[in-house]
Amino acid sequence: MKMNEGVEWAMHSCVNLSWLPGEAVTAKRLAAFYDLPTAYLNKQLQALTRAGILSSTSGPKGGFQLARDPRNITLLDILTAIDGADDAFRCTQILKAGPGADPKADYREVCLVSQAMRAAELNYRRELAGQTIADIVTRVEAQSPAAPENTRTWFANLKS
Amino acid sequence: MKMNEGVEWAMHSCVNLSWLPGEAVTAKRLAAFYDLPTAYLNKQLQALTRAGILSSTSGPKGGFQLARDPRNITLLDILTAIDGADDAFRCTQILKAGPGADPKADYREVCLVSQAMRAAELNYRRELAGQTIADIVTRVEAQSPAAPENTRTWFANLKS
DNA sequence: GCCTCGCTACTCGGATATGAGGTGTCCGAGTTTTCCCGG
DNA sequence: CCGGGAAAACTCGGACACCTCATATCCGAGTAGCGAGGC
Repeated sequence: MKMNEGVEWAMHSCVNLSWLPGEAVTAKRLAAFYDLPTAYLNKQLQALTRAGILSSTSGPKGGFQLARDPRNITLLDILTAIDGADDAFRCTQILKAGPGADPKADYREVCLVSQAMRAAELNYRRELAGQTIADIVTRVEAQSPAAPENTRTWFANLKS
Repeated sequence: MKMNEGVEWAMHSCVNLSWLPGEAVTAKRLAAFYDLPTAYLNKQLQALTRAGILSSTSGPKGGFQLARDPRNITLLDILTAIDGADDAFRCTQILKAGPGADPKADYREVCLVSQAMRAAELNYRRELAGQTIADIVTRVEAQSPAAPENTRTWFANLKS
């Protein structure tokens, strides 16, 4: 059970983008900030764009920016965009192959093992849905108040 | 983020084994119950054995059985045995590559994105740790009281 | 001098390689049973 | 008839292929800006 590594990149990139509102930031610059492979980060940003989290513009002066208010972007939104919406636990309804099974029953609902696993995972997703990028940003600023300004000047001074 | 399919098999097999206490059940018979690939299920049962959840005996009349009371086997135990103990979210500490980073800091602890993800995952694991095989068995018996006896007779009548 | 057209440079976007890990299989180690032989 | 030993059968255990998906990369589509040429 390994989560896509791009989830971490996407979340940090969204935090950085929230400090650069209204500005189109290229994938290359976002990648340079954390020394990440540009093309691969670009792929993740594309996924965020498809999910409606970012908006993108092509050409010179192009790049990515947040498509909506950070208070309206949850960690679950990002996770789902990058890693897919499927549950980690996959109920294959093996009870259907067992003796005395009801072919018409949906064992994803009936099976109690499935219920327990899905309930736990649902809480997990619910907890991530309750945390927004704005929440993270607020906490980061409380921890290191200079972070927003430092980030802005870093991106402003970046030459290449 | 896909969980190992064997987790489902292992949990159902543990439920079945809890209805056959003190009896060594072979991997072949457990696999036949749900029409699963024998050798691959055997691999999963080996993992449960290494984790101390099952005990195994070789030779004729050999097989697997629960190594301890079902009330003392949590769903998290099984998940960890099959799928590994690593967290799904892997904090690679990308902040360390960013500007103004402290090389000595452990960003798995400091980074607020990492904190949020790990906290959610910790709750997930905690919830699974609070559910035992005995709990599942109790609920199954409440849902279909004939299940234990049916399972026992099925295993008793299995020829091959 | 100013407008327009075309070219260039730069960006995103998706199609394409590569590698690790989950999935599936096979053969050897070990143990119990059973059968045969000797007493 | 009884006991012992060897062989056979059956099981787990780990080592070995295969195949899917995450990882990584590259080239084409599209657009904004710039410059040259004409009015």
